[in-house]
Amino acid sequence: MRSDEKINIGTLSRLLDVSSSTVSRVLSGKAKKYRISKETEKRIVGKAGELGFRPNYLAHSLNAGKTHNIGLVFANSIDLFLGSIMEGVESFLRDTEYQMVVATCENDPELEKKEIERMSYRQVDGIIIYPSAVGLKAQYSTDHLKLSGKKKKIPIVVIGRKVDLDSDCILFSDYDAGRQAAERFLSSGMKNFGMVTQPIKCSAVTEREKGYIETLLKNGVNIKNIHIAGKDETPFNVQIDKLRKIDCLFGVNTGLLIKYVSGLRIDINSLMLQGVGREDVVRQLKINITDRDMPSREMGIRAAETLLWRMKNTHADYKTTYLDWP
Amino acid sequence: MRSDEKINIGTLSRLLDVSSSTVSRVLSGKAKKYRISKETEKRIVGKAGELGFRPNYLAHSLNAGKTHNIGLVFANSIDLFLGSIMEGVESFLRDTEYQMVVATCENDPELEKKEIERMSYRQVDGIIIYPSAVGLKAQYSTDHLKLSGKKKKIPIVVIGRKVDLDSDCILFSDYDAGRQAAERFLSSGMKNFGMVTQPIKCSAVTEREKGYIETLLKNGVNIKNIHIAGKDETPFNVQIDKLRKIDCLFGVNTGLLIKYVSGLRIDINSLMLQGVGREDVVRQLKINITDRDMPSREMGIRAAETLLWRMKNTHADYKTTYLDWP
DNA sequence: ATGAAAGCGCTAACAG
DNA sequence: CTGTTAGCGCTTTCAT
Repeated sequence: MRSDEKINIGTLSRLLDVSSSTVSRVLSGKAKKYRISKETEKRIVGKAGELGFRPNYLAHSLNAGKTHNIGLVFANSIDLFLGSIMEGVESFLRDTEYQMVVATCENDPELEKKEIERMSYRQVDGIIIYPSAVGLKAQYSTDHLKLSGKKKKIPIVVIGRKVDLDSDCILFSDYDAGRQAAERFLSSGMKNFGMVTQPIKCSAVTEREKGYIETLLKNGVNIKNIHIAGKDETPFNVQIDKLRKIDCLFGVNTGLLIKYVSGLRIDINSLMLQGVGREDVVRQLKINITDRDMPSREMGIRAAETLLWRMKNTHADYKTTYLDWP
Repeated sequence: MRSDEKINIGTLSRLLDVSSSTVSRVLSGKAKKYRISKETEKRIVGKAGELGFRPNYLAHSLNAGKTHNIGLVFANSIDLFLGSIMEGVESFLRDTEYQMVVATCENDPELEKKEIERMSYRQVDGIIIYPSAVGLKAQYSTDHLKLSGKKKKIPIVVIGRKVDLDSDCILFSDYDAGRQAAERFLSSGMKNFGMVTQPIKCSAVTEREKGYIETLLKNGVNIKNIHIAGKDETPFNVQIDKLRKIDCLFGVNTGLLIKYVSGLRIDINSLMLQGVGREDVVRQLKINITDRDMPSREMGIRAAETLLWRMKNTHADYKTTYLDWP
């Protein structure tokens, strides 16, 4: 035979003088099931190896009606946090037959929508999405996630941010992050509590705020002694002025915290600081920040696990998983 | 018709009483080419829209013999640097029909090999790879990149690190990064030059070293006044002792530089520092480091561009592109 | 234990 | 301008 000839199941069957069905059965590991003779099996496997046969995955997929592709959609561009979620997803998928298709969307809901639609068009078998966070005035619509129009809905797992959608969901225990910061400050005898946040609507942020504030109030702190910056869009110098009297500061994320601390231009070691995320950066800083790193790799793993589970259990109830801080 | 019936080109053709070829031609935008009547076209498009028809991409792919998937393989786990390469790739692919399949491999050549093989098995149309860096003693083999065994070789674009492989290649001007650091130190009148590096064999590192050292020597610096740490695997405290006499320090990457500077425990502002990469972190540090950030998004764009070009120009000569520092 | 044949859904060559 | 037919490569039912 000419060496440039494509080898497929048909080629093999002709060469070995067996039917293509038999070849298929052996090569897809169903020799037992169909009780193919050891002899035939050996000949087929041998020849396939010899010729370096690789099955055409597309044909397989078309036949199976699945792409074995899982979509991963990130609202933000990739930062370290999202990167480790991705790693988690990947490490879980490594032991499966699925591969990962990735898209990011510059925190633009429009782009997010387009990417989801493209993935749907490309027939991914499921989607893991970290949804966009929108500003205070905007409204995040989940219409594009509902994929309502057509036949088979694609299973979706939402991570990191709670959105208005019936789906499985993996979230951090964001409320607890705030609560724990508050408890730590309280037990250290702090009196004037600061918090820096962002003017966006997203559950991760609002839950952290809530956990912090509620815990303080519950412990008898007077609301006048809680100083909050960053909730609206007034300029930075206005925001920072709100923090003149604090002796401790909680940041809904560590990047933000660093920014504010730098802006304060005071002896930072006189402040007790607590942030969330980006532990790697914190370790390299000259500031003494206590930082709760997020179990983001874990989140990726759980998301992938949940998605594959959902694909097999189409009708099970939706479930939300909360991940504890390490 | 029952609403649960799958709609495909066949369904449409029956409903409209035209042949499936005609439907296919219209719906794949070839109405002009085949001079389909406006009338028929309108009926087909109308019905397709009405029923929310989406073509089966798998069937399309099988027929075309392409998956329209591009593989992106990262040696390291994702850090900011790799993330922005990924973004670049993605933003380029956004305007094409390709999508991006991603794998990372924990800097493990074995895993790297497996991932490449899996992608090959899954028939990606091309691969962009940022290869693993290996230690001084190890040997990085490119056998798995050659995919030598079989029929159609998959086009590969290598980025970031030069490896022993005939392929297109996108590299940073690493030599220049070292050269520029040296020139800056020289023009500032420095006398004792430090450099910190890593004990790995990878072109990015060795080229930066070379650019720095050669430029110093070429400008008459005595080799006794060049102090290098990190080239071998002796402990950190041994390495750091090599830097006692310096008045400026170049790090082949910024993370490394920070580590050494912290280790020196001297008045860091007495040192002139220059690193490479991670500009984002540097800005948040209390250290005054001059940092050359890498044009990594650009690298992603060029890599994707080159790969698609290669896929159309199978026989063109291989080309290596050097990206200048911003 | 194995083969024949139909089918997954789309496309392209050929025919008219 | 449109239809018929064959084919992409694999899987699976049905038959023997």
